Amino acid sequence: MSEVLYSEKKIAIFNGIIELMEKGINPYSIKVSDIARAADVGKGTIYDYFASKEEAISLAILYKIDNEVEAAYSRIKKKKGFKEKFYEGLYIIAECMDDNMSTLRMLLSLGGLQEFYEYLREYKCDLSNHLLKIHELFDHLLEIGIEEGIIVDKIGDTYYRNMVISSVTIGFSQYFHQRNFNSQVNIEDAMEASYRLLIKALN
Amino acid sequence: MSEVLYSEKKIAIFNGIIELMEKGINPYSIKVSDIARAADVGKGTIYDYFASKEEAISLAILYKIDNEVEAAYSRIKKKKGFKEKFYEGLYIIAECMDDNMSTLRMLLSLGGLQEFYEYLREYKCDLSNHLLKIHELFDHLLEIGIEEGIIVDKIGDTYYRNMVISSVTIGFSQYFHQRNFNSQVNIEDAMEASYRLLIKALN
Amino acid sequence: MSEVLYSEKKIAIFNGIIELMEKGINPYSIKVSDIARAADVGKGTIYDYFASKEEAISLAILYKIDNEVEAAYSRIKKKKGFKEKFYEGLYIIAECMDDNMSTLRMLLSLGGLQEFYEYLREYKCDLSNHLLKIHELFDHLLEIGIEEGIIVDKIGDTYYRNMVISSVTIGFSQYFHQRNFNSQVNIEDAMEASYRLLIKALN
Amino acid sequence: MSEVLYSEKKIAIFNGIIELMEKGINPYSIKVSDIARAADVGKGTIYDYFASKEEAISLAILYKIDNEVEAAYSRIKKKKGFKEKFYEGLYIIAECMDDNMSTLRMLLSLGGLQEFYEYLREYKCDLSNHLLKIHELFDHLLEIGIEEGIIVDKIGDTYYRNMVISSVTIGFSQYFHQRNFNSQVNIEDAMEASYRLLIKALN
DNA sequence: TATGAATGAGACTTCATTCAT
DNA sequence: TATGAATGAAGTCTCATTCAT
Repeated sequence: MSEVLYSEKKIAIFNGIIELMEKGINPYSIKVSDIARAADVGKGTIYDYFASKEEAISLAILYKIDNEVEAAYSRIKKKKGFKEKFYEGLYIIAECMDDNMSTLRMLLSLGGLQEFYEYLREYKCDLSNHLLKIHELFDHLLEIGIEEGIIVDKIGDTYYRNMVISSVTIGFSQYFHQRNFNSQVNIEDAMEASYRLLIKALN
Repeated sequence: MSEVLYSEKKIAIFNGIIELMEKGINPYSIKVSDIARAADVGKGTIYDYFASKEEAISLAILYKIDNEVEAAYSRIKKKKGFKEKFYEGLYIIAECMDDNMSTLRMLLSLGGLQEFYEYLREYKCDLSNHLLKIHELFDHLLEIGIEEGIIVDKIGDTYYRNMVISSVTIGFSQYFHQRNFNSQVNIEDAMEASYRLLIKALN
Repeated sequence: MSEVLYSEKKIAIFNGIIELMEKGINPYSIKVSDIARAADVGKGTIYDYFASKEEAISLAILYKIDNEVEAAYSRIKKKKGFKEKFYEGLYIIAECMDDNMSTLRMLLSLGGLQEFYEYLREYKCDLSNHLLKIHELFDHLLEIGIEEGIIVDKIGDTYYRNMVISSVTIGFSQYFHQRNFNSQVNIEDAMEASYRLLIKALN
Repeated sequence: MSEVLYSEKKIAIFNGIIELMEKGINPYSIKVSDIARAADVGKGTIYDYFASKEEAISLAILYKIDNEVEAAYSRIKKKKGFKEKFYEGLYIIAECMDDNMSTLRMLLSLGGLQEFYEYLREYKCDLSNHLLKIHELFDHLLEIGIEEGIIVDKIGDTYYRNMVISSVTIGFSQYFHQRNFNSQVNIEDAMEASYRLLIKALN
């Protein structure tokens, strides 16, 4: 989808930026010269494709989110069964947490990307598309759960059901950030606990 | 607690920084001259009390979190009854969300302050104290719930119970960030939904 | 004359540069990419024909002056009669003033092209050829005036006579630059005044 | 006049810029680091006093013109007698021509400072004040000439009289720019010739 | 102790020039 | 021959930090 929207050079620059962020460099601390080195292009080239450093970084973040949401979507759709789909979601989150880039995490948890990188405020509509996609996934998951008789139909209202899924999901992602404090719990137990919460909540 | 640790001047500078952040200025975008103006001191004075801008901002963030956690702690302790305490917690979150500063939110949701402001990495120990305090609150809440017979004793393990409270809490805070998308739900309904989830999860 | 010296492509580039200058763009502010666009050639092509941007602009300026001096020369030669020739000169100046390019003006008034565009310093000899041509015109005008008995033969020395013509000419060109301040005078009156000065000076 | 308008630091920066221009550096070729070195201040200091390099240079040019016009005014006023005043004017021009900075020259000759340095366009009003001052000088000179009976009262209209003085003046300044071509004429002869033209024109 | 004028390192960005096509 | 994508040197400007007062 985005692959057709962006030229090869733009994508090379995006990948350079993403690489830097995955190395743990904060978007505010990224220098144009870092990007040029990471993307293996001249500094000037970046300005042939983007109006400013901020635009390049903002679009790189959106590009990454786009890809990740897209990938998450198809991975989850591919899985069969409510539990399998939910676990796949948690695995995706676990993988995202392990790279240093916090985009998907922040998107999932807070809708707070704009605060993370203020220049993203200009791209609000792009972000809402991602949220829509995520809510589509939520609906899909609920449908399967009902079909399989694992969760009760029409429990609570739409807000309740969406809130449950996003709460459980973020709650799980927290585990990763407090691994040092929760050292006695392993990832499988954490997943099981989250699944248990989900089932209780939707019955 | 912190009041005795910090001189009056340091606190004036902290307040200047906090004021800027509550105005919506990203910590990375704060200039020393902004701080000096907001705190009504000379630029040089800041360097009489802090080694660098980053130190000043990092300590200001910790100072604010410290105060907020402390205040949250005593507000919740003061309330009587499980439901009242939980609702007080949600009210506190609602208030925090409405100021522009995302520190408490990020602390609660992601343990991800370091990524929010990379210079905080040097102060990890300070952050764990805050997490301890929060877990103390969680324990306190659970205890009261059990006493009142609202929730079942020894449901799941410690990890499960803590995960439940933090998931529900963050799930609620999400509401605020997606208010535009959830426009049909008002805050009271959102609180009620979160309470319902909590009860289900702990029974 | 210059038409045979320069290839078609070079002339296209010259015309592009001249067009830019007539639009009011200062030679120091002209970019190679502007020239390429205006001349409708690739940027690289400019370097196939000129060693540097400065050379291209300098030669374009000289090319324009060359053409203008040449054109002025033949227009004035073509006219019959002292007064007619002088008025034709003033008309030419008026036309030059109305385009945004100040080359002829500066050539006439100050010999100060080098200061206008410092890179022209390397082309001093080219400029003196133009000055020679202009002095030829002055001599021609004086000759006709004497023949017609309008001005006195051998009044003052060569310096005086040339100085008179160039003073009167530049004095007229000033009118154009201070049109806002001299709004009560129209161009015909200004011409008449200049002619009156010329006659007095040479009798 | 300007001395009270500008802080010492601003004047130091102006003098640095003027020094550079008198060395023959074109305003378009002046670098901020050149100014800093010439004014013996840090690069940043320039931006404490001016919004941009262009502002600094533009105001420096106006400052210089202001001072020069003021100085010329008082030097000419101080002289007694029509011829002495006129010669003083020519001496001033001669001195101006000998420094490399062409501001006064361009002001006198073309009103064309804006074209010399395009950024001056924003300061047009300042320039008209200088032109007013110059016309005051012209009026003063004419008055004295009439009083002394050297020139005829009410010869021509205002335009004619002003045009005469400015034509003669610029005509003289040309001498300096074509000294190489007029090598046989010395400055005294050039002055005498210009005076002769002036007298003829105004009788 | 407190200040803010001054600094200059280092950031972003532009654009003349090159060179593979 | 002609091009324009790519480059990186060099420019402008910002801002954390210092230090004389």
